[in-house]
Amino acid sequence: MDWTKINPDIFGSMIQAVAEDEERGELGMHYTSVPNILKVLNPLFLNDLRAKLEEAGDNPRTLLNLRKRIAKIRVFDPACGSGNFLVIAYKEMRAIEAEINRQRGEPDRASEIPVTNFRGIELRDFPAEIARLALVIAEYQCDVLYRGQKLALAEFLPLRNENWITCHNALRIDWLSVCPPTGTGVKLQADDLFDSPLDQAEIDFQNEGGETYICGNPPYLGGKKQDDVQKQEMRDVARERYNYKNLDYICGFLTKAVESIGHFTRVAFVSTSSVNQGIHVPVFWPFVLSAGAELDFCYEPFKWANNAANNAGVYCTILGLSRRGARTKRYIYFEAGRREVRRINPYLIDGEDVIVESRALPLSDLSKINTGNQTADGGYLTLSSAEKADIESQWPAAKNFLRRVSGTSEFFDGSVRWCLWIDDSELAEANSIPPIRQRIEAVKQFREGAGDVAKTLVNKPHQFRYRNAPSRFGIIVPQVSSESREYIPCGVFDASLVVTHKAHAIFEPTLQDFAIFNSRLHYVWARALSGRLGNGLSYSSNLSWNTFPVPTLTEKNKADLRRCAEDILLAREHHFPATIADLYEPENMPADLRAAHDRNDEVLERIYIGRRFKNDSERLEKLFDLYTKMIASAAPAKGKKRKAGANA
DNA sequence: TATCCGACAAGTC
DNA sequence: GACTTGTCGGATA
Repeated sequence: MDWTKINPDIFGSMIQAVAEDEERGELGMHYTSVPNILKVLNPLFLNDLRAKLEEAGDNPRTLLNLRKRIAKIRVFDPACGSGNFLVIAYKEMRAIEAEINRQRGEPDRASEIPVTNFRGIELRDFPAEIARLALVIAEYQCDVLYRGQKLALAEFLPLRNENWITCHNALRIDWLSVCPPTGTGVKLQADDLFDSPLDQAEIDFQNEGGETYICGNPPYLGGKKQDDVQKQEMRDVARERYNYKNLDYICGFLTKAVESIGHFTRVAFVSTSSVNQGIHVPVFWPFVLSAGAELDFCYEPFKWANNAANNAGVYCTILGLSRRGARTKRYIYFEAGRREVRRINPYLIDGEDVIVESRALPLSDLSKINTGNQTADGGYLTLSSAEKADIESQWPAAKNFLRRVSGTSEFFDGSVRWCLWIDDSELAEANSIPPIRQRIEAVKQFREGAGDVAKTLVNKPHQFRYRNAPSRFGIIVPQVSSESREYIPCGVFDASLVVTHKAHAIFEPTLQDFAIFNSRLHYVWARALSGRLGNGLSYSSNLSWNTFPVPTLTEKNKADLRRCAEDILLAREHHFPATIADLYEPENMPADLRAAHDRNDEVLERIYIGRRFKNDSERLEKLFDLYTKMIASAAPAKGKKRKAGANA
């Protein structure tokens, strides 16, 4: 195709077509909306340029220097798709340059910003070509806008030999070969951070002395969803510096950016919020910190949205990274603005770089917590109340094999479900009841046709994958809970209830476990450390409970906490038959229940610092502080080599 | 043996 | 359509 014969104005619709094509949602095919692109580019460098423009006033010398600076800025998107980030960056920079030229009385002046300074890597060849053309068109459009149609058309030249958009796998290529260092990049802290020795001949003198900004929205894919090829890429990028096996695919991109952080002025990606939650933090972030990078801005998680019909169901953040100490100001952005913070730790919290390791057993003097019982049953071992009644009406003996089950939703809304619970010794008797026998047979068939794990359970089709139960009573802990609640409530259950694996259970609990779990302190800790489900928190035994730091409790402390626990239980009881969901609705929490929680918080917080905490930030700060102290004297977390706060 | 996750999925209000 | 809670079992340690 001869691109020189094409009217530049049709490219807009072509680019749109590619964007729509990207909505099929395949790996790396998610079109980023302009507002989200600006969430990256504005804090990354555009705000700074605009501030400098403002400061320059009408001083021609200062304006000239700013124009020269802008002409040397290189923007690099390693997952550029059809070039949306690059085009927006180019257009915004042209707007600033045009204002400079206007102030200097040179409105017709040709732009000094080379489109070749907007570099990208894209896996698929068609979008890569579109990205290149989109930049050429953007150049034309800006010329029309700032210099007029006549000059723009006279100089329009879409046919270019330079290949500044690279069609390649970004995880398989040395980024510095696509976007060579400018010569002023700060030396890396360790030579082995490089993929390959630098070829001085590759240094691009057009950009000599300029800044390089990395940006984009790399693809996300959970560690368990990657195929063999992607796993291999992750392994090769990680190079044994961290365990890549459970990490999101975007960590590959973050690694490539971070290991060359000394050559990049600043990096900012749209990322899945998972990267700063749950297991990702202790596994991945020690590497980031040890590579000499730090977070210098971020966004609080927001729900992904663009104009597409089928929006991806993911919560995102923006991560801004630079060489440690390179910047003096750090900001956490949110929908309505931003706040300046001292520093941003890997949990995206204003605080020290404390990294909390997963633990198999509680760090503090707390009871052991278990994941609820997993079914792997194809649904045949669980029954509704109607199904239960139906069976029992014909076979009364069936009730010996039916137990009530609870996951999170049953706990919160009081709904009732049942399951078959059959000991091996009772199997013959259970099988004598036809509907039960049919269900057991159905489980067997399901497991035979399912994956490897389920296949190992084929010979026990009358049972769940796991069967844990308390001897007398236990505490049930919801696995997911909305962040809008002020607490994560947990409940007490007796031994006849089966807890499903959508909840956790403390099987031999104490009442102080109950008091501590239901505290604001524990909520704040769990919210900071747990993984997320959407924007609610996803409670994890090893990350949320086993890591929770509690000071040594005196006998009096324990007695006080037990009384608080009883008060909470009594207050809940008092509102029977209100459900837990009703009682913990933040707007409608009953006064006596709130008072019981307040007393509980008061007693517990006095144990920590002798008074109530002022706010959640203070709570979290104290908890991280105590955690650090306790971990220093405790046995290392099982199977973990890295220490907390592994930055040098 | 036990945990943790999902550019999610399926409800409910 | 915003929000809450459950998926479902494999990979991993």
